[in-house]
Amino acid sequence: MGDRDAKNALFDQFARVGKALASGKRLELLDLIAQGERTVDALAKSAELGLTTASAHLQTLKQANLVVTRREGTKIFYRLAGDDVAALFALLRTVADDRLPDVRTAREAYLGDDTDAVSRDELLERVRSGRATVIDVRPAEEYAAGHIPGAVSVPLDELADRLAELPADQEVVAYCRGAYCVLSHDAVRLLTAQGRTARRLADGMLEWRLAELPVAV
Amino acid sequence: MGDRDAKNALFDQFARVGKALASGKRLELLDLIAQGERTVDALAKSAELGLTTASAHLQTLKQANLVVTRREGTKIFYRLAGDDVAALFALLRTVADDRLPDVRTAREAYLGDDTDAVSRDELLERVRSGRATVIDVRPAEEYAAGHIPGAVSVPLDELADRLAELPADQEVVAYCRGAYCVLSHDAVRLLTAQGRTARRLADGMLEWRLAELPVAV
DNA sequence: ACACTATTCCAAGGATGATTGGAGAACCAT
DNA sequence: ATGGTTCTCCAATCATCCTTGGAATAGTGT
Repeated sequence: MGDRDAKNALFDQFARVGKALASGKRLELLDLIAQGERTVDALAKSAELGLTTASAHLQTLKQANLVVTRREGTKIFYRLAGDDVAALFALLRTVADDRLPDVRTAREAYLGDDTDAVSRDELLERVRSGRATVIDVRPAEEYAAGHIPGAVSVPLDELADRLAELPADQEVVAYCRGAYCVLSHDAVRLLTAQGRTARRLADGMLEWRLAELPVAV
Repeated sequence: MGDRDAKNALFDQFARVGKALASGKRLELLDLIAQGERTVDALAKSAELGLTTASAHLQTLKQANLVVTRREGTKIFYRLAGDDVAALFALLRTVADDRLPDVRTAREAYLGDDTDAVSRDELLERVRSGRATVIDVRPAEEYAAGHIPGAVSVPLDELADRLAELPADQEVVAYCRGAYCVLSHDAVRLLTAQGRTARRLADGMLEWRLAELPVAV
């Protein structure tokens, strides 16, 4: 066996990435950042964290080089360092979901009943044939940072007030951030309660990007 | 935004997997376990850890369901819970290597000069055309748990004494555990010092399995 | 220069994790 | 049963991380 100190040093370096992924708060921040660049303040509010707490977590993500920053005036925008980081994040969640029974129960508690979902291929096919209206129920800024071509931005907040914009005789497909985002679940429940035919995309923008499907801006 | 407690609970569950990957020691244990099932004692010795320390780390890996155990008499064997875990582990290392400059320096310090390596495709092609002898320089037990078809087991320990077995007029390709395993580097250095023509596979058994290439047992 | 905004840095408390030795549990052999 | 082997559990110490408020920094606007 080679040099023990050098080996420890190498594996400790790998562990830096693991450590960055070892906090639920940081994973939630990554989930938000994966949707597009955001300021510290916006991230803190979205994740319901104190500003300094959010900043500290963002620093650890930054020190692991999973995110990079850009300054614009007094604001600092955080974004993912690359698609490989998004892939790692997505795989972590998939492995956790497949391996840990507690993830499944926590997921069901958070997202609610798992209404039957549409796959990415089905969504593409429905859009092409004009059989469905696709709505992006994320906040408008995330839609602006990139969305599924042909999708209309209807943030969940505004959905109840904007029902009239959606054709009543056509199926609505809602999507949001990713496989564990609650927005599309809430949207489908709201639409169904209003008598509309609505389903959700099985995952969301994160997985859409990773599948290298076209993204509109 | 939905139920904050439920959302925190979900992301904390994801973080359980991150926490399991947040220690260099545990990553080293995973690296070993990925080669095939091993007992606690064997893992502790290979990773140069105290028995109780190794056991404690293995417990955290087990509680994250990244590894599973099997009892055989007084011995307990640990193995990976699935290929997805190996894929996550490999991706973590790739991301770390691509993103963290310190990983590159630590890697070079541990592995030594990066001799030019052979890709998996090149190796397959050389074996088919009989232009190379492939040697597996991992410990014999790891070879026994699965190896590249056609490879000969020559553990690094025995390599110096078994030079005569290797054809002097043919190129030797050495491989070991994975992209960050030192054994094949040492083997190539030893063989080159003996005047042989030797190269190493760019990665190793971990990546070979993940590429779903044939594995012999 | 001065006030103002956005963010990071610093320090301190509490919480969580790592390591170790020794006791305990599961199993096998005699 | 007894003793031996292998591993886990427990308890204690030490180190590291999380969180928070307040101070410091970088930039903008007047």
